[in-house]
Amino acid sequence: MASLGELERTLMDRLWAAPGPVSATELQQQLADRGLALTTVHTVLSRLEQKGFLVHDERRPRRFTPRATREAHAAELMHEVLGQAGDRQAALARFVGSVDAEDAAMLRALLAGGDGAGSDAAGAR
Amino acid sequence: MASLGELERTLMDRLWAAPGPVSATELQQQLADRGLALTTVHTVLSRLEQKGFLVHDERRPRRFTPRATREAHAAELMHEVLGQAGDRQAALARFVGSVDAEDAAMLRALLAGGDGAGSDAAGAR
DNA sequence: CGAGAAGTTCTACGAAGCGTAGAAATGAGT
DNA sequence: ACTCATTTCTACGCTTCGTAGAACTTCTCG
Repeated sequence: MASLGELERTLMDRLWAAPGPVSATELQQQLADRGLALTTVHTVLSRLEQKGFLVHDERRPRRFTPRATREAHAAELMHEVLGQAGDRQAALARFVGSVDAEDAAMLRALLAGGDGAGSDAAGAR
Repeated sequence: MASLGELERTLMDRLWAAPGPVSATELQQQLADRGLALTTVHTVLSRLEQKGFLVHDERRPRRFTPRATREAHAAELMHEVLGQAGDRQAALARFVGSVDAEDAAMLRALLAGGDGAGSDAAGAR
């Protein structure tokens, strides 16, 4: 499951939080408090790209974009974890059994809408 | 999140698969194909214990037991992952949106019997 | 009880991943 | 062509993990 390191995760968070592609320089500035060298940012970005978390455009000041949204990524990981559990039903039971009321409501709503089409069940709180 | 290494995971799998506590020697024998030294098994077991995945009894041929079931562990990880997603609802939507029909049915059933609230609508077979 | 066997802990080392960054190469604008 | 921003290459130290020898502890049998 290619887990992320601390800096890697930080960069991904920034990229996920951004509304669009971001350059290495911008990231370096956003993380100015860590005093990272620009090359450090570059190195980590290319590692993230190698791992398939990012893509970059071809223009010169390279700009990076996450492959998936943060939420899609989380959902993917959740599936991965679920897949490793021997008994899916038991694992799901555990999972559902420990979500708070709010999350349970969301799940019910999401499942009620069923497969069909659209999807985009707004919240209910 | 303390991720597990390859051997660590293998040992946990054996322990989870076992009906009760297991000794280092038994584990070594179960993994005879890997030709591991007994001390290697011991080392990894103590690391797993330090990480909080195992406990052992006090009797002499130490016997190890997982702290949580495999499924509980999976559910825990799922929560952890969900917690890292910025938008829980979106993440859950993604997650639910990509489970197969069988899992969806399970989820519906599990949610029906949920907490003390309304409930009903069981059905779903 | 004492010696040998079985089991456990201590210590260590090599490989890999990650944070970190300097040096070298490349591209763009004047 | 020259300079400067950008990108890629290379590397090093630290930590984790797989691996195991050495040393120490606890049984067990005679």
